[in-house]
Amino acid sequence: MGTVVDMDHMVGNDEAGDEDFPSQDTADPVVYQLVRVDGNGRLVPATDDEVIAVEDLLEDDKCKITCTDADQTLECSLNYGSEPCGSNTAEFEGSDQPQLGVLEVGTEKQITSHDPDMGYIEVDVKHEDKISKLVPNAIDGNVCQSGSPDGGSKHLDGSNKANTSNSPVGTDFKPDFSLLNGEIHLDSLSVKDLQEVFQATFGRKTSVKDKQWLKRRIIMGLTNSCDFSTTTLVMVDNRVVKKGKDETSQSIDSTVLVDCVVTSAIEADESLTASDDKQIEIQPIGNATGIQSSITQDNCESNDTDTEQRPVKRVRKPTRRYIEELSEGESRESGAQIASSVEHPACDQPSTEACVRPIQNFGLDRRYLTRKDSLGGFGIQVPYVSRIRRSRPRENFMTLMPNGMGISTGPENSYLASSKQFHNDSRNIIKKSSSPRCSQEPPVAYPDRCTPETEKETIQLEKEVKLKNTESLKDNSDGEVVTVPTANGGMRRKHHRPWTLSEVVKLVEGVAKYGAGRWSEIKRLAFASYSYRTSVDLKDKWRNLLRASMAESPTGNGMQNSRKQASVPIPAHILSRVRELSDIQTQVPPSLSSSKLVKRNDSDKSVHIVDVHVSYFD
DNA sequence: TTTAGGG
DNA sequence: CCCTAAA
Repeated sequence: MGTVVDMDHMVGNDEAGDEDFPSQDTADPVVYQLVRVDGNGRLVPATDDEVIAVEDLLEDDKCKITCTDADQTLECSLNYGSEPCGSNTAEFEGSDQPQLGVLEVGTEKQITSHDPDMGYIEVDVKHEDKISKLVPNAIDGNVCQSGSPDGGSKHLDGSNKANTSNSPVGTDFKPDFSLLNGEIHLDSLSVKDLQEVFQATFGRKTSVKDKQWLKRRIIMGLTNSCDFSTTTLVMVDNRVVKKGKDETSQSIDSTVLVDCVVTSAIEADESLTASDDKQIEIQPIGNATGIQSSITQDNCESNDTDTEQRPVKRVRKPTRRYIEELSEGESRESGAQIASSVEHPACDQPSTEACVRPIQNFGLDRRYLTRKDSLGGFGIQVPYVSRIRRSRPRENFMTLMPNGMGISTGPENSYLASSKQFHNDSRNIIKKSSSPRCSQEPPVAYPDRCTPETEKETIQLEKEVKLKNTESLKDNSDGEVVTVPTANGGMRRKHHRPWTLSEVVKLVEGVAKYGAGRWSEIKRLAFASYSYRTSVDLKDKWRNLLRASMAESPTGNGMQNSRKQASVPIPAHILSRVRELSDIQTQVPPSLSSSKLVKRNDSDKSVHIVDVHVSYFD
């Protein structure tokens, strides 16, 4: 469904030969706009002079414009420069932009120039978009050539004329175009009427009798009159050139404008594939779906700077990144943004400048939110769905869960939870008492695998915990992450969770049972319920314990050595245990020997340890 | 992936 | 506690 406009500025040789296409376009509602390629290869609206010249060419029949088929392939061949095509061609000679093309407007187009020289331009047009949308006043209605003629003779009415006709002359004319439903029906006009309209539109008379031609010219003229052309065409390179337009716009009273277009929600889905350098996208100003076409405009001022945001360019679907950013900044931006979109003071300028109309209702499709901010005030639809957090997911989301429900593996958890109150473990208590902020998930479950011994221990541990709690370990026991004063360059202590005595005991036990170095095993078997302790943590802790024990025991009373006390004082007997274990391990690293003997030793040790604990706690 | 070690 | 080699 695209309309392809081939612009062959055939140089000398008439490539336009292709255009055997049956000339049709009879009732073609499509409006064409004359454009040209400027020195930079950009597509810009043709100047009035150019338009006139082309018109002359058309009159002279030197230029063929044909629309073929339903796809409305339009080819316009023009000879410029070297090969004079008409008397008027001369005007173009020497100009840096001899190449002219005819674009179908009123529909979404994507223009791709295959030839770097811009010899060939493809325009994809959506039929849904009719000129009407592009035409001033069209906001309310459509301009249709094919529309059922309503009234008899039609003449431009004042309003239309004001907007569209740039002709100082002919003002008297006032052909009155009856607006039926806002549509201008040219079809019903007689040749004479059309000529009048032509004059009103272009400010000059024409002798052409061909209705189709007249209609086309008129529509083109109307279209050109609008700033639309200027803003509508966008070059891929992100730059929009309006300059050529100036003349036109000056003469024209462009109260209307259409520039930046926001794609309808539906259209937003379309992916833009324009990759070609030469591609130009024309934004549909409205869509057939009936979404209110909002016309925005951009050029008000910064033509040069906004490259990407060029309104002209079809608004592209916001990238995820973009969306995310918006989401983040949303709170702060939301308020002011709207204003910003409309902010261009210049917008009000009658001539040349188009008025921006913030797009307001998009909501047809719930999938999108309209944001008026960002992107230079263009309304942009953002899929509201995707609010994706960009940053790393919170590491311990379990923290958020009440009572660490999250961590535990189901069955175990319930088991323990119900039967015993390990929850009362220090972690929990700490969490409750000390910090409002949630602590990481407290271990909930106890490993099933716990041997009777371990259970026994656990019970003891509970006691420990209670003791500790009463004692006041909690001060430093923060749930987890200490807030981060990043601004200062402050260091954030990510998360520090003091080792509780019970944990230490478990660790010691684990080491005794499984051997030092088998941290993962210990972790898995003995610390299953302590999800926040990793094997590395165990290792580190063990290392610390080892150091502590070494420092302490040799003298028999190392405590006084002013070494910084662990947050939780470790009972001497535990340290001694640690020492023992360390000795054993140094002697027979479990990891090195797979002998049963070693293991037996370990088990023996564990038992021993258990006994110790029992004695201690009991 | 786990372990060992340094920071 | 984190990070990272090394295995």
